[in-house]
Amino acid sequence: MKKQSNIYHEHHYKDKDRHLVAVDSIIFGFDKKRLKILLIKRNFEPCRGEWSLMGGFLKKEESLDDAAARVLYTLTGLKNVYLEQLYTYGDLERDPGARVLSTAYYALIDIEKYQEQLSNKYSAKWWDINNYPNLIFDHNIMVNKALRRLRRKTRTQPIGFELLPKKFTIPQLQTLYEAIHQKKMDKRNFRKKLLSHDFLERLEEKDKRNSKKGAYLYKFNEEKYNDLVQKGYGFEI
Amino acid sequence: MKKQSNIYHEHHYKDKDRHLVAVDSIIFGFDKKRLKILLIKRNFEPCRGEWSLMGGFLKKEESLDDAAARVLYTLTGLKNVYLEQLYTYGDLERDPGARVLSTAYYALIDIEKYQEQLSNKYSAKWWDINNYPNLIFDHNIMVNKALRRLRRKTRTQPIGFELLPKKFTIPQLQTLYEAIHQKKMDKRNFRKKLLSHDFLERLEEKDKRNSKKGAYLYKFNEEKYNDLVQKGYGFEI
DNA sequence: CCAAAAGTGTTCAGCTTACACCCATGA
DNA sequence: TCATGGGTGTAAGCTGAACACTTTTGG
Repeated sequence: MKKQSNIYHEHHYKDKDRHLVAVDSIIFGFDKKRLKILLIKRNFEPCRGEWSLMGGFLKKEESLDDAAARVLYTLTGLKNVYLEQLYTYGDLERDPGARVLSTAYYALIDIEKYQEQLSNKYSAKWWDINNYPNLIFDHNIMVNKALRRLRRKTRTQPIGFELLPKKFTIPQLQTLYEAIHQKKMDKRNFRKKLLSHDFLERLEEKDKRNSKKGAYLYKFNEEKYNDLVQKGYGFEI
Repeated sequence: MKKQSNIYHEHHYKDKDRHLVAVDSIIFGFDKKRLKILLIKRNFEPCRGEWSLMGGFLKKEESLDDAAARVLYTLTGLKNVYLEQLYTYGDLERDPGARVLSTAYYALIDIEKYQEQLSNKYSAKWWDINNYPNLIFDHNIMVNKALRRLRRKTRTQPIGFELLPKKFTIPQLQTLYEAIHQKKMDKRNFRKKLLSHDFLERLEEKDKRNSKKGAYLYKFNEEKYNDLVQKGYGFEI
């Protein structure tokens, strides 16, 4: 009986098909004005020379999350980016080179903050979200899904922490929301709503890069925010 | 140069690690009263005899979606169930038997409708959502994520089409929502809100199984619903 | 002193919520 | 006839949206 169960065991793991698994990352960036995505020119066949998301293959000894981080670092030098899993694409024909599954990740980063990391020794390039080239395989579909997800998420959860510089002004934050949702918002209502939830903290510093008057800098109060989340909290912008 | 690109090609596909990939499905069921999940007793090592989600391995020649459907059919006899992808679990240690990725799917079905398909020749069993046994691996985590997703989805999208009998009464629908969200709702407000969106159509028939008076049966008007979705529409319950 | 962005309150409409009684019917 | 679940309207509070002027200061 013991013996038989071992046979069973082997049957259920050893004889199964094994698959190539890729990770592909949609990196959204914000440069204080517009929403962009980071793309790279593919340098191997098939589709060499075409534009693509940051992608690579999952290794034996790493988790999916780790693989996404490693691939991003290898291709762009970007480190410590908070990546969130989006979806796994598993159609047979999605990659013409072989049967490859792909788990897509996405992130939203502050372009300026990562500017130096993303030096020009890498061939990754920022493209405007409204004007980027056709991508290989199903990568266009991935980008669209990521955009929808980003929009949904930022309607009910504050972007910050991972996604913005530590200090930011309300007008900057509003520009970011406007870039993501592609529509103008009323600055009085925007400010009111954000400040009504208690997780923004005004500093005494001002940022005078965009105006003579200067705008107050704020930072997220992560503690207060986590408290609220605990209580099953959600806000709408 | 051509030759080199072929080497590159082989390098990028042939030499990569290959992985076991499983699909696991969280099947929510509704029996006119309470929300349940369908579980199965695992009959191979490791963890033989413990309770588990419906799971199996992805094969070479099938898509992830197809695999989820096949596995569900094999283990339960259930066919034509609309499965939605939830998340892919990729930690190294999640399955103690081997390094296995798992893409989780979930569905919500009408238990009575599938009652005959799920004959007792299968060892799957329905459990109350508030009282089910501990599951193997990370399956508890999967169920929790699926529940959260189901709740979010049903707050802004009508459950129907795939998820309910073709004909249903408003009180039945309300009971389903109450089971999913685990709270009582006001029947006047519930009815009002649902009917205000135009996608429910009242039939002349009544369902008298639950009361002497009988409740009108309704059906979804899929056309009208799709029109609304097209226009970037979302509702709240 | 003036151009340019930051900052500030109020009003109105629409939506959400709370709430109680009559109806139809089978037993 | 009565017990049971089905069906209906209204008022109050709250939330989201629209809207215009004053403040600050570098050039």
